[in-house]
Amino acid sequence: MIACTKCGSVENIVKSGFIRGKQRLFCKACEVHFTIHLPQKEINKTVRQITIVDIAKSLGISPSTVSRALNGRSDINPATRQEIIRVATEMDYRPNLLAQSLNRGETHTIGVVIPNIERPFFAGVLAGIQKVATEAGYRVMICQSNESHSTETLNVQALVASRVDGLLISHSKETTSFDHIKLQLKRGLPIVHFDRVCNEVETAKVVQEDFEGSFVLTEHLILQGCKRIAVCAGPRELLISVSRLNGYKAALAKYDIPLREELIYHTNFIQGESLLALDGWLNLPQKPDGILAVHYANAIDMIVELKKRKIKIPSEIALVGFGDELIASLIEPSLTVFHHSPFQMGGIAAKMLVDNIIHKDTFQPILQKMHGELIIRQSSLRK
Amino acid sequence: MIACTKCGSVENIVKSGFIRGKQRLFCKACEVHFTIHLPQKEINKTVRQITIVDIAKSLGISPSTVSRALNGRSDINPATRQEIIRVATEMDYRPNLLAQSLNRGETHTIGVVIPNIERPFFAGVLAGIQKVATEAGYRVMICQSNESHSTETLNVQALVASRVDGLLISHSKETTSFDHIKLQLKRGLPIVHFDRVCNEVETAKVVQEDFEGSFVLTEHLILQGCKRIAVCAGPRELLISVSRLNGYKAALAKYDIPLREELIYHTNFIQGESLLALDGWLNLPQKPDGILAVHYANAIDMIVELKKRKIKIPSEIALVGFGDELIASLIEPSLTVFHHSPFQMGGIAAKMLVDNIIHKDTFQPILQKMHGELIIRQSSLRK
DNA sequence: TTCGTTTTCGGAAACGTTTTCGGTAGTTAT
DNA sequence: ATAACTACCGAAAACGTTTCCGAAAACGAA
Repeated sequence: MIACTKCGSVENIVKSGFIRGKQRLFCKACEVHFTIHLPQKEINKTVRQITIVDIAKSLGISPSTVSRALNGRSDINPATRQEIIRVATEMDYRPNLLAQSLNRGETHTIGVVIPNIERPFFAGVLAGIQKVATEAGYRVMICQSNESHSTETLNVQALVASRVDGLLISHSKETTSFDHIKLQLKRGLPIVHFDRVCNEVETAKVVQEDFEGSFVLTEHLILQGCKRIAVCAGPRELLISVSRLNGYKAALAKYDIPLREELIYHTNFIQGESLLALDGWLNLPQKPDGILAVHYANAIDMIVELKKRKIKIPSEIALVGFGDELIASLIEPSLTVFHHSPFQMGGIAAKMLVDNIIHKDTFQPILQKMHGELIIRQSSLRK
Repeated sequence: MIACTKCGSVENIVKSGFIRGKQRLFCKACEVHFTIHLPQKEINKTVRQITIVDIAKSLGISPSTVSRALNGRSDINPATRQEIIRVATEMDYRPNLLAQSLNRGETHTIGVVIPNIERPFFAGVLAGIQKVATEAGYRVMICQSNESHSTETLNVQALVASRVDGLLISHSKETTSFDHIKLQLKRGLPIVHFDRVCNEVETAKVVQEDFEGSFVLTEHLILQGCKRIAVCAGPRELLISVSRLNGYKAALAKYDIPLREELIYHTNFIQGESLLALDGWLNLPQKPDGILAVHYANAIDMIVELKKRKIKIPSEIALVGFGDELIASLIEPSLTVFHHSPFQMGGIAAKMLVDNIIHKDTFQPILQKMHGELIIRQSSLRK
């Protein structure tokens, strides 16, 4: 009835338990176990992509020759190559990038970790990264940390698991420990920091003129006659916040204006907190006559609030902000800002990373500071 | 001097040309060609990642067992599994996603094609996509078409080459032929359209209330007393532009207001062109007293220009726009808009795609329309 | 004992590509 | 004729994982 798959014997077959739900049989003659394989009805799988083996078969040659032809290697007859390319084009062959990456040990993909894609600054940086990366033949994989350290760590792990060739990162506001970066750096992963960098590790970095920008903005307020300048600073932990605050302090020092703690407020990217700061300042016995917001969005919020309170800008209080977006020029009064190009920053960072990836051994990590520009508008211009 | 690698003979060796720069030798005794392999000095390669084979070796078991243990298969002794997991954790094993994907035929990655990441609408959608995708265990790969059809096609090809499990797409303004989509759909790739959809193919779609929104906005203008309503429409080819224009027309028809061709202007996402439209309208013998911009950014531009020209909003000309951003509420006068949540849209689209991927066979493509909301602000409110 | 059963594991193939290295044939110089 | 050479190609291993299927061992029941 049932014949042994090996010797064909029929009478020596005995049952031998079940395996994976199927009856298992044993042939006493040749001492072999086996199960009966049903003809396996054709599965309606999605159309398979053409592989290099398909091309090789259709031409009666070996896969290695096809690979050589398609990769422009030299060990091949030009005529054969032509023919292979013709057939490959005809069959619409697309190399399987997964197989390629697995074999070559590189994915031609770079990973990007940013706090939040919805912030126009980061969106601009991303656009710049994409442009340069694409031109250099790299794909881009983007992750958002949402300003959370743990998410950032997970992001990095996920990107490494995807075997990205390099990493572009701007840290979350929470990030004060950089073990996740150090680990990957030690493993040899090229990493480039931008904007929110980290000084503990030796990576290439692209930064804005944080100190200089704040300095220039503050100095501008002073030159416009402001005597009591408040600052809406960023999170205490963030390096760029510190630099910007230092720029502010340096400008005050230059003009011998005393630093007053009550005029410094640290925000934390929380909705509405700049208004808390403002409220505090307005209740002081001596109100400030100028405000520096190290993030332009805070300045915008405060302009709206000041207008509600009928406080005149810039005559009673002058405002300046760090960073530029369309809204800064459209709001009334328009906002004086220190302007940087996020797009350009992204491009530079991506270029650095690609260099780092390509010249892994000789690459020298450098710090590049983007040049910014003071754009004077209505919010600070006292005639 | 030089011994044959096979027979060890020394005297039968003759030179036999060069191969890949190295001297080739021939042993006449055993008729074998060979080259001399230098001891291959240790290359200082970057630290290798731990593999399943490393774990297997360190435990003296086979890789398949390790794989089964780590993947939670049943064919394994609980004690062995525990031990394997312990060692894997200890060695900080991370599965190579490339190898996994190659083997399983799925990457757990979804591709997204959008016109431009810098547009707040799309940035919001992306954030929504990322959230849902990440929660479902999918990575996201983003491409920008920059409103170019050819780039969009290249994007799709690149994503397919990366073997994404599914595609989320919002077409460029140029895209009128959908062969690139049809091709991939035929190959079985799950695709979901959002916002700028395409009716030629049977995919799941998430759209805004384009018709309804325009209708409501236009009706609102009419109810505020506008008699001559101009429309700053989008690109002619874009489906959503057509729908929005139709909503406008339907509202006019409802109130028996004649449609005037001279009051319709098609923009093309080019800087400053809405001002051209405005200029044209203002030079008409009968100026419009209301304007609908199917893209809020055009409305913003026009508000700025109208203010320059000292034309009163909304008393002389009332304005409304489609789509909402912070700036719409901050500009003066603030802009009446039809509001949708991009974040939510992204989430819904991503969820649909994941459903489509997981239930490839049974998935029914549906069209989901997001609910929008009229937000009345100063730009149209005539007391 | 002897057969049927279950549990646990390993070998090997598979995914699609690249790369290494030798085989073969043909060519040139001696 | 033969040593030295070049040009072209294929077999096989490698990348790291999963999965198929049988082997081995241990156990239970008749």
